[in-house]
This record gives sequence, structure tokens and C-alpha cells, in this order.
Amino acid sequence: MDSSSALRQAGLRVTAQRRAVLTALQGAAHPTAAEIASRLVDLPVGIASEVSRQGLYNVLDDLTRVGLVRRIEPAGSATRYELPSGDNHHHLVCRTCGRIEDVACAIGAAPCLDLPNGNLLDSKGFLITEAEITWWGECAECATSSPLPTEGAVA
Amino acid sequence: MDSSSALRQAGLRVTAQRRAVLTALQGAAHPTAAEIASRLVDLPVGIASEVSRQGLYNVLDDLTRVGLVRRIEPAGSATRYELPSGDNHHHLVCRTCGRIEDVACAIGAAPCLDLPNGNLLDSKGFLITEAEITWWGECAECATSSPLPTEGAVA
DNA sequence: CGGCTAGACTTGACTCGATCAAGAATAGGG
DNA sequence: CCCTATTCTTGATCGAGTCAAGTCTAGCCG
Repeated sequence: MDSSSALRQAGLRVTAQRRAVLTALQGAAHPTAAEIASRLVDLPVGIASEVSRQGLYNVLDDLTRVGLVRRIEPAGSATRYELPSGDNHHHLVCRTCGRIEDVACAIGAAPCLDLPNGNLLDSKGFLITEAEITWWGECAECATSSPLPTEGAVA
Repeated sequence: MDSSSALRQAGLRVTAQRRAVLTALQGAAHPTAAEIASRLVDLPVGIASEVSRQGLYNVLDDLTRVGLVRRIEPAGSATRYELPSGDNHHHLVCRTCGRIEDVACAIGAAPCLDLPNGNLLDSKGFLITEAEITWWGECAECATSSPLPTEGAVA
């Protein structure tokens, strides 16, 4: 589905900026707002190439709200965005270089909303809408290049 | 155990600032660095009451490194800190007011490191050190006061 | 007890991501 | 074609956190 119809279906006006952002997200791993902005610059002719910072945040907010974009907010780094892939997946973040890998949720459709204690949460009155699982660690490259700097690290 | 011996056991020098921060954390829910700073001001006499911002971050880093403090980094809000309670628990964050509730990990000791697909992660070469689960939703109060502001909101 | 030094703390400037506010532009229905 | 609510732009501002450089002090040693 092209971006225009996707936007229309979502009930959003079709604007050059929104289409450009959607296009820029294709093929990008998990770009930050800044990375998206730089991608916009070298999009093929015919698609808007400049979006103001505020406009970019607006667009990303709108797209996220209607579900055309998924927001990832790893602690300690800028918010990242991705096109929802349909599968319910989580993320693996490298503490050293910040790289993010996708991890498929192997259990089922939306299993991560299953809570440890069934209705434990109802007892707190919380209305859960989303579960987020993040694994922290070190990616292969960082693990080999720097063996987890501990106190006794060799100079 | 008092803060002085805790610090000594952890191999850290005992300073007024560190003891003050540890004291300030007691009885606090999940304070941000700023909230800790304001708590420091009205600590009982005899415990340092002023810590510079940089000093506070240093202290929190040090305490976190040795495990005397646990860091919580909910997306979209400042880093929060808590005294580790021994049990492996996760968090429930209100999207509206930012409030955080603890959720006990009901499954076992450190079950959350069990990965969906066993060694799926090894295939990516990641060395996992920590799993973090966050449930997003709306707390009871926010749910009643504002029924999830949608498009049709009344003016 | 007094001095020494690595480790700890303070000050102040600065970065970066994100937001606020107010005005200009435009999509799309009539 | 025109009108208006929605969307975008500009520019100031904010808040959390970091950097750098100098001062202070806990705790060891004589």
C-alpha cells in the first residue's frame, strides 16, 4: 500500500511531509528523529525533502497515534521509530554502542500482554495498553573489542 | 545496615554526600535525580543537605555501579532510582501522569532472563545481562479523570 | 597526630533531544 | 473557487545530563 492511501485510511490528511517521512522510514533500521531528518534530504525527487524539526515531531506523533509508526524509546538514547512489521517483537539493546536488534516474540500474537499474575494489575487499577520488553547486554562486536570494562581492566 | 557500613562493604569511601543520598532514597517511591536533590534539602540535621548536581550524578552512578541503587529508565521521563529490594520486579508506568508502580515478577527468582527462544539471542551474538519489562497504561486516577483523550474529545 | 594522595566533590559552561507559542500555508469539503 | 480546520514553519526555550578543570577530603602511612 502506498503512503497516500495509508494516510487516508488512517484518517490523516495526505501531506508531502507525512509521505516523505513514511518513505524515509522504509529500509531504515531504527532511526532517531535526527536520522530520519537526514534521510529526508536525499529522497528521490518528487517527495518533499525538507521538514522542519517541529514538523517532523508532529508527523511522527501523528503517525504513531494512528499506528502507522511504532515508537521505540530505549533508555539513555533518543527516541527511535520503525514501521510496524505486524509481528509483535521486542528489542535487544547494546549498552555499549546503542545498537538495537529486533527479537521476535516467540509465544504468540500478543502474548506479552499476558501478565505474571493474571489480574494482579487490576488490583492496582491500572489499565494496561502495552507491554514492552527490552533486553540489555552487549552486542558481539562490543563484547570482543572491549571485554566489559570492569575495575581490574587492563590499561 | 546503616549507610556507612553499606558503603564500606561496597568498597566506596564513606562521604557525607553518599550517605545523604542513600538516606534520601529510603521511603521515596521512585524519585528522579531532581526529586532526590530536593529531598536532600530537608534531611535531618547531621546529614549533609546540599549536593551539587554533578556530585549527585556521580554518587548515583557510583552507587548504581556497586549495586546499592537500582536505576529505572522509563521512556519519556527522567531516570529514576530506587533501593534494590532483593526481589526481581518490573514496572508499570502511567502514560498520563508518569506514575510508576512496582510489579513483582511472579514467576521465580530471575525468570525474566529466560528468553523466548532459548538461544535465539546467541544467534545474534548478544551477551544478555539484563531484562527489563515495562507495562504501559493508565493508572486508575487518570483513567477516571480523563477517559483516554481521543479525537472526539469535548471542548 | 599530621601529611599525603587518589578519589570525591563543586562550579559553570555546554550539548542534545524535545517542546512551546504564534503565525503562515494548505488539504480537501462545500 | 473559496473557506476553515488542520498542518507546517520559525525561533525561543526547557530539562536532563555531560564535560572540563579546579578544590576538597577520606583514609592510609609514618
